[in-house]
Amino acid sequence: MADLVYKQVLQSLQQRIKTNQFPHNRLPDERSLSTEYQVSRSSIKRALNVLAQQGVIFKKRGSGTFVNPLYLKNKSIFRYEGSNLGITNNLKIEGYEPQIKVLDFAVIAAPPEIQEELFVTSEDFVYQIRRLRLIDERAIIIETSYIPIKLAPALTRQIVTGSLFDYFAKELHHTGTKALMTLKVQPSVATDQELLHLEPTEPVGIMEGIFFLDNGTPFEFSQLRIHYHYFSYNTFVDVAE
Amino acid sequence: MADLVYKQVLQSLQQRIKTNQFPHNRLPDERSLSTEYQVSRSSIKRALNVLAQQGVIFKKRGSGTFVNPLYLKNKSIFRYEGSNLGITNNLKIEGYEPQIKVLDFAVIAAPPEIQEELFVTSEDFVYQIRRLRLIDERAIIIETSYIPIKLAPALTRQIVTGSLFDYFAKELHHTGTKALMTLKVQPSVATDQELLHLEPTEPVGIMEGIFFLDNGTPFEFSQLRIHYHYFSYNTFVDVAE
DNA sequence: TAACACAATTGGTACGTATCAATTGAGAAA
DNA sequence: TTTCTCAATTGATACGTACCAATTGTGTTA
Repeated sequence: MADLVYKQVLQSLQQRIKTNQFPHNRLPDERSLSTEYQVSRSSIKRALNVLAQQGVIFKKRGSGTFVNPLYLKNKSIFRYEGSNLGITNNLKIEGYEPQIKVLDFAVIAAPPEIQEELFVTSEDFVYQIRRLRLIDERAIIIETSYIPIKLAPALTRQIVTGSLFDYFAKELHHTGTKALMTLKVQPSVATDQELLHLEPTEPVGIMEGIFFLDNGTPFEFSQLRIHYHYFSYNTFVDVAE
Repeated sequence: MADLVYKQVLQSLQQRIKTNQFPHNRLPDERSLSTEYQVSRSSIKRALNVLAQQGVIFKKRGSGTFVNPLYLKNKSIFRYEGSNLGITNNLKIEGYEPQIKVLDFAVIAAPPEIQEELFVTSEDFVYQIRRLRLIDERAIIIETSYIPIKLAPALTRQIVTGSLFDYFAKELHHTGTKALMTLKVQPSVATDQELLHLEPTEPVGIMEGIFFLDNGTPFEFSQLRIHYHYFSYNTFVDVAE
């Protein structure tokens, strides 16, 4: 996991930055870091690049590398939901153990809207899974997922009560590490209002996406309708050139 | 701009992928590409990494590199709003020329909420700029921005009628290429409903962020309240481990 | 036929070198 | 003092090498 050289450097640097060990928020130059850590400059660069892409540091050619001062003040923002798949795991981080309530578990012919995304035809069957996710007894997400039968022939209502990611990882020796996602906003519909305890004036955030296995095959399409109190997505954007 | 070796390779590969020039959606192995393009394998890797991070290709050790089949089918999703700063430029892409209506232009003492973000104290003054953005005569965004006076002493109501990004680029020789952003959802308030022509049941998407100059100093905090029809954010997420 | 072992293929990591480009600062010149 | 010039500093790009690790396919063996 962390046996890679650049990751060790990365972690060390993260630690040093967090504990404010760099005078004037300025990091040593790359060549110095290289000799200090006894690793090649390339590895230093790789570690620094990760930090730069996260917005933790700024690099400026000819001048040096500096800690983003906002990072020190407001570290919380720098935990990106953006870099975390799997809703179950995501919610776990918050401290509360999430619950899942299965609303619906059926096998249907693949609906036209998702045939393209999941590479199935109208001949193919998919699981349609509707689940309600709760934290601390409060319902916060209505999740509707579609999974092609042929990718997981043994799925049961029982399994679906738990984390699908864990199931895929354990049983199918595949980890879903990638997803193509879209975030949107919509007024709540009757079902939302009922399940998520919303007023008609209160909206939901939509988070929908296609999840890929590590071999590139799309294996799940899912839409999350999220109570607007709990919808928040942070990201650091860099537009080079 | 595109004189960099890896960018030339990148563009070439993008073109070849888009026009479906790889049998079985499989790219040649890195070593072959290296000799084919007459560049080092490192440069090939760099180009491929960009594509992989965009979700355009999948790499699998021991097996090869493959085009994400969804990319070919549904290229539109792969235009990320996520990788585009500057709202004016962003909207321009859609084809319609955006208009800006200045609602409010004032200098005030820095509000407490943004003092931390912009590194100013209650002693400092900031511009408070409220603007309405329209496309094709339709109001779609209410924007509220704060900019420290000391960073742009010469700002006028006139300038504010245009793109602030362009102004900063031209006059201050600084380009804002980085931002720390948060996406949220809220019910519309009276002002939203009035300006954006929304019903009380219709929500707004919130997009707020801190924009940095290329030297790392935060120079603008701005909040966008977006008509929910026009709020959409696409992103490709990869969680390595 | 089926199961296994092994070699070839292919991407990943790491190191090191050479060179370029932006910035900074010191020292010379005005 | 101020301004200018130039060398030193510092990150960026590119190349090439060596070796590792996952996968695949082939050929052998049971």
